[in-house]
Amino acid sequence: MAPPTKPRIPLSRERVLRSAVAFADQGGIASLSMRKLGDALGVEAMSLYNHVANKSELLDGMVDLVFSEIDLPLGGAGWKTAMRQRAVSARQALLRHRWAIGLMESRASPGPATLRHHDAVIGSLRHAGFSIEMAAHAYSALDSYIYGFALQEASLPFDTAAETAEVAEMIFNQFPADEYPHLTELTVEHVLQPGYDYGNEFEFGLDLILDGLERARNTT
Amino acid sequence: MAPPTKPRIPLSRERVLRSAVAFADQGGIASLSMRKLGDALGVEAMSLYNHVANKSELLDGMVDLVFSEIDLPLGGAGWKTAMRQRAVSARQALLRHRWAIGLMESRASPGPATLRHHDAVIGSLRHAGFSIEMAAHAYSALDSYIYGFALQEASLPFDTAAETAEVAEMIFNQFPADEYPHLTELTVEHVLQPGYDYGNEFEFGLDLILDGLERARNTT
DNA sequence: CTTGACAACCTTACATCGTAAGTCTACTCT
DNA sequence: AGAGTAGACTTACGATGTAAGGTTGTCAAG
Repeated sequence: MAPPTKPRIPLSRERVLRSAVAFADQGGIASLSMRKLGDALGVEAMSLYNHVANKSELLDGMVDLVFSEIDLPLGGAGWKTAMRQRAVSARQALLRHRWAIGLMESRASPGPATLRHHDAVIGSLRHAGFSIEMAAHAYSALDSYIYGFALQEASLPFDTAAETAEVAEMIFNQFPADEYPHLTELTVEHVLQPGYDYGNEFEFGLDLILDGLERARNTT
Repeated sequence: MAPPTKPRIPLSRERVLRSAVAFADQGGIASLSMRKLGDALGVEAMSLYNHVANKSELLDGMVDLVFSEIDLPLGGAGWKTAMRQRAVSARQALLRHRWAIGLMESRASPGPATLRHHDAVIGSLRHAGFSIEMAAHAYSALDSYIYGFALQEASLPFDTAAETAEVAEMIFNQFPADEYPHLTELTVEHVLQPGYDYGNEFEFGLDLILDGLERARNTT
């Protein structure tokens, strides 16, 4: 008998982007090629081009998908709470998809989810009484901090305490023991202490900025 | 007569790295290939491998070279001045070499200039009386902000006012006029106003963090 | 002066990449 | 039944990183 027509799920831009994100999450962005992505979808590389114009647009779409995972600031509870919560959500999304932050430097055309996100943040600040100029200040300060933190977190070559110790040893073994005394001190007495987790630094800096913004808003 | 032996300047790791940085400054990091870099140095691609182990190590070296351009915090004038000045210097270096910030996500092994820089910053804070823990807080907050700001600046698809207007129009033309009202408002009434320069936002956020750190240091 | 080791450069070759161009096939709409 | 089309596939090309091995110029030891 003739084989039943293949029950293959049809491709779609949506499915391509989601697979690409999953692929990058697992193997890193460098290992994402059109051919391998095709393989993962049971399809030849060139078929992908029916759904994305080229690889650059694929990457744009992936970044926008990550942005769509970030909670929009909620309206009810005051701007500080709203800003803190969306900052935490943004960090989580960028931590789930570590490759995303490195892509941003080269992506110039923001997608709809990205724009919607920005719009919601600015709107939240404006509704709380921020002037346009203050909203721009706040927006820049907060986003810079969030992205920068995510960038540092993504580039940290260790996750667990054991890895941390290993990496620290490897680095310091390359140089005389007293070459970087303060860095060594901070590493030994802080970073290598049990319970250390760089991620905990996030909230300190975040609150610094939020408190500063509150003061600045009341002044100006 | 026999042509004199070619007066070619010999290659060196130094020269390779400097050329690579210059090349990336001009054409973007994506256009930097071993062959083209070889061409720029009057040499075949494979000759570069006598001076750098592979392309990844080349990129590491380039990032470290950028770090070496950042002024170390100076000792005399109080930690706030020192931190502000090195922050400004860091931003300038990252602006001169826009590709550098995008590389950081993927570079895991810091070079000597990078380590020396970190050591000097921590040392400056410690000498100013910061506890180890507070120094770690301050360090994380400041660097996150600096890198994040540089990342946003590098990914901004416009430099001049004319470009800004062009890009804004292009983006908003893709969507209904009222799709992103707050973003539109901020763009029209702030970003597109004469004299706007995103770079000016840097100092606002920086002072926010520095003032916050001062307060936090006095409290704890 | 010869020799031989070694560093620095070059040549060739290969797998992999993004993607242009063209083809095939199975629906959908008349 | 026939035409059109969307979405898959095939083939092919130039560019990339780099492994393997060949060539040459310099310099120290014999």
